Amino acid sequence: MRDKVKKLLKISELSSLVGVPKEAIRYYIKEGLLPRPQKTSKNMAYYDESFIERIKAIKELQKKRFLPLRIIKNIIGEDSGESSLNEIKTLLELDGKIFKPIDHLLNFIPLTAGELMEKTGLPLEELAELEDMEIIKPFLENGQKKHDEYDTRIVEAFARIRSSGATKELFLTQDFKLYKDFVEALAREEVKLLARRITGKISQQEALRLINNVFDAVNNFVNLLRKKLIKETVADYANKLKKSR
DNA sequence: AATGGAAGCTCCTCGCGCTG
DNA sequence: CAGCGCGAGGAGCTTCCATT
Repeated sequence: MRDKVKKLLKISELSSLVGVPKEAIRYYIKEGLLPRPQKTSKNMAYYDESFIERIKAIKELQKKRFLPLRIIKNIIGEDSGESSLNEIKTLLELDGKIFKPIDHLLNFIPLTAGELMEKTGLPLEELAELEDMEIIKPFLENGQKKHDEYDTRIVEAFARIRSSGATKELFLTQDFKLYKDFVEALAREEVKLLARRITGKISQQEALRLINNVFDAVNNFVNLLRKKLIKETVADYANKLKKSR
């Protein structure tokens, strides 16, 4: 291996290396997709090798994923490290393929809120509250709001919570935002961790198999841990109460 | 069908600064 | 001092899409 000193490039060199016109590179900088180069004088700027990977990533996201620059900026702007670009690529490869065995109802027909109410017995008012909290998110289909299979299953599960005793008199719909907030943060961290751990180590197929195999096991792990911690927390409060008397 | 606006460049001009 | 390469910045072009 040669020394890892980053080679500095002039815009013309960078341009011919990646096959993107220099004006376009400048445009990406202006739009915030690329960082500002090192300037050595008023009319001279140098670009390190990390620009090559970033520009290639921009072009790939444009050509293969048809993403607008605004979105690409959000994706690659999040963390600007070089390794995170590879992790983003890993996640893009998994996009749309993850949890295929769970989404087995390929011909699921999206439902309106009215149809969801009919199917689950949950009143429209509560459906609207779930939508306000972004626990369910309808999409537009010929100007009509429709819910996909995940929304439908979530509403079914919520209806089960209600019918099993957690009634409106005891718990507000908004009380369940607790779960959405926690699970959202958890999912974000899980995805980041997954990308970091598997990038460059296992193939896409192996990753998909791993996720499917491990998911239920982790759910069970979390379920048990949660029960244990609830039990311990109650015991903890009880102990404190005894001591204070 | 016409109009407007946004996105994503591309072209052009200007002035700076390095080299010979 | 001339010639050249360079970056900055703005005008303009093309395509797509939404609105009227």
